Amino acid sequence: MLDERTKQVLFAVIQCYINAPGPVGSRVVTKKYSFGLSPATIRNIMSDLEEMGYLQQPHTSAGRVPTDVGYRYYVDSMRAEQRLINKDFLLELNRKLESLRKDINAFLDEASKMLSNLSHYIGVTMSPNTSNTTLARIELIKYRDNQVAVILFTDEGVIKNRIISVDASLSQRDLNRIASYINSHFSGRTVEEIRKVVAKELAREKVLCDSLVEQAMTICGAVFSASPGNLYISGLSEVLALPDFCDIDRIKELLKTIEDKHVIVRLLDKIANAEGPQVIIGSENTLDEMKPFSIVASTYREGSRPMGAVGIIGPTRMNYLEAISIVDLMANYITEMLSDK
Amino acid sequence: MLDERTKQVLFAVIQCYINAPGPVGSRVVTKKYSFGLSPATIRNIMSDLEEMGYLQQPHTSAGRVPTDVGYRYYVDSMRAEQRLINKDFLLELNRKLESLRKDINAFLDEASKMLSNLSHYIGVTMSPNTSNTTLARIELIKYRDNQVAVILFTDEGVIKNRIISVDASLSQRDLNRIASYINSHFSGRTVEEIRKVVAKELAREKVLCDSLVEQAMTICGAVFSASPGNLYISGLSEVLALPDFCDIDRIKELLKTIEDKHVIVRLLDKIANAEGPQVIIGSENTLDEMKPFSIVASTYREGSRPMGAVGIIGPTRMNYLEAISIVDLMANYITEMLSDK
DNA sequence: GTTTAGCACTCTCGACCGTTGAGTGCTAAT
DNA sequence: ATTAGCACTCAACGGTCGAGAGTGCTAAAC
Repeated sequence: MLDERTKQVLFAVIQCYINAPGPVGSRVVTKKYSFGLSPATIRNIMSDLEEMGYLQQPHTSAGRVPTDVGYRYYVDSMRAEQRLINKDFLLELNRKLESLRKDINAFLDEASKMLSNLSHYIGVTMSPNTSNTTLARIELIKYRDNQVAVILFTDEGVIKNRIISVDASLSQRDLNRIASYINSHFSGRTVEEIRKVVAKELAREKVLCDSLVEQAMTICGAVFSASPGNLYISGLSEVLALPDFCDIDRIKELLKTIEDKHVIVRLLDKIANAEGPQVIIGSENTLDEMKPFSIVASTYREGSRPMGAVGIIGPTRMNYLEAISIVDLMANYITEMLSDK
Repeated sequence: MLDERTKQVLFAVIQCYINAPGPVGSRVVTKKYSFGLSPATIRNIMSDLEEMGYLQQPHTSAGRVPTDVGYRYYVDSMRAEQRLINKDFLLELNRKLESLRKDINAFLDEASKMLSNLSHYIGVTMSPNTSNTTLARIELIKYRDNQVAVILFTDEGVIKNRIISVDASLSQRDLNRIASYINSHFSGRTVEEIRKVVAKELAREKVLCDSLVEQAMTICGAVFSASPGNLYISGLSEVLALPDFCDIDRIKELLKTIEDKHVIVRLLDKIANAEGPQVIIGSENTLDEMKPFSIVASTYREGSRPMGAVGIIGPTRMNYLEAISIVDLMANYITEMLSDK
């Protein structure tokens, strides 16, 4: 719907702006990109683009700055076309993260740092949402008089442990029986499923014929609560080095938002079901606090089940192409890692 | 060594400055504190204090600002005297943290948030340094062919788990024997001790008479590596709201330092052996990056063994008295919690 | 001898220009 | 449809100026 030439001018402005913040004028566009047109013509085109909402002027007689709508158009046009597959990046990734494969939490922590290092924005990774993990095995170990350590092994290689209080009369043998009961019934099913079954079971007549089953259900009820994934955030200092954050109030806003991890978790949860990297640009954010920022995020999967998310948070003036490919690569890397475990 | 009256004036200036940043003049001192002296006299005293290095003038004909030396004198004088024991605070602490007692990591995360909420500075908590924790019990569980999940129970209620690779031929029975061997030999000793014994043992003749012992030692070697305590940091946004941080470069510096958690860990490790809350004021910091900031920190113990640290990081213009009592209270709370487990 | 009043002096801070330069919009010529 | 030319606009920069806060000094008062 946009003239090819007009499109090129729009992209030129956006690219200029991404490279260096500050309004971009008609002359620099003609200089940096050889359109074979004079500044005056470019001016006219830019004026059109402004009317259509893709660009805006901070004030009369200043250059143009892309709007969020402009970025959106840019991202959507470019997405399929260009994709910088960075071989070196993958190798680096492999080398650095190889040693951490066993511990997904340490891995994700490191991964968030890499995301931020590469992009120079904020890197975010979220560990698998427990409700989507599948139970491989459960172990119950008597810890103290009335305390039991519960060790959950999941297919994804995550281990969780919790200490719960139980009837002091339970012996380790009882616990073993309970564990094997749970294993035989629930192994291979997701936490979410288990939770539902248990809830139904517990809601039924309290007087379960078998006290073992009852004990098992109680334990499951205590253990299989959905807990949100852990969040790893890196690169705050990275982002502060950007000229976009010369304003102190923006930093405050950002930090306050980031510090409240629930917000980010919910945000990443939202994109969990989408395919491929998702891009949310500035005002497209539903959360007011995030409106000054853009997010590029993607989910990693185990099989077809979305497990967790990785993403990059930066200013709306973000290098979207780079960010998209970094996020995509990272998500795919983790997905593969999980599948050939 | 300081005249009582002079001392009072110094403290008055410091307190004024803590309440509101900006040079404090002689007139405001006479107004806020009734010394029964005229501004002129105060001026003379302040001039003396400047000469002695406790105060300084940002520029001629401006009010005075405390120097780090001044703060130090203030803190040392006040420390024993005044201590605001906040009953409400303790109750609140109890209520909020009661439910988290079982999981020390969640607890410490919450505790760091409370520290920052209460002080309006940055709250920091560090989980027990593993080398000081004592092993209560170890459990080995066969996980996959050549992988074993190692579950460490410590006296402090912390559980650690790791997955390590072992000889695939080991059966669960073998593992049980190895575990009980380790338990009988090492239970009750600190990770650090165990590490030393194991290292010695492994360094000896490779051909250990008993292959079980050898396996046990190998596993111990892999598991009992010292890992630094986890660090929980909260309240960055809190600190940005302070007028002290109007300067963007300071924020950047601070964030960069904080983000590199090793620095903070080392810092807290240093105070591990001191008694009571430690105060490091601005330029007293050995690390250049931390020189613009002050730290109030204390260790919590189990018995007499220092386990981890809690602290507050803020500007040199910090409410030291409040910070000290908050940190002290928190450290004591955790110490008690650990002892009556 | 100590304290105080008075006064001149210093320095920062914000307001208020005029200037500069980048960039536009318009118009008339190509 | 494009371009050259020109008048116009506006932020940014730098300098000046006055107000205000606070000091240091001196001489008088206690």
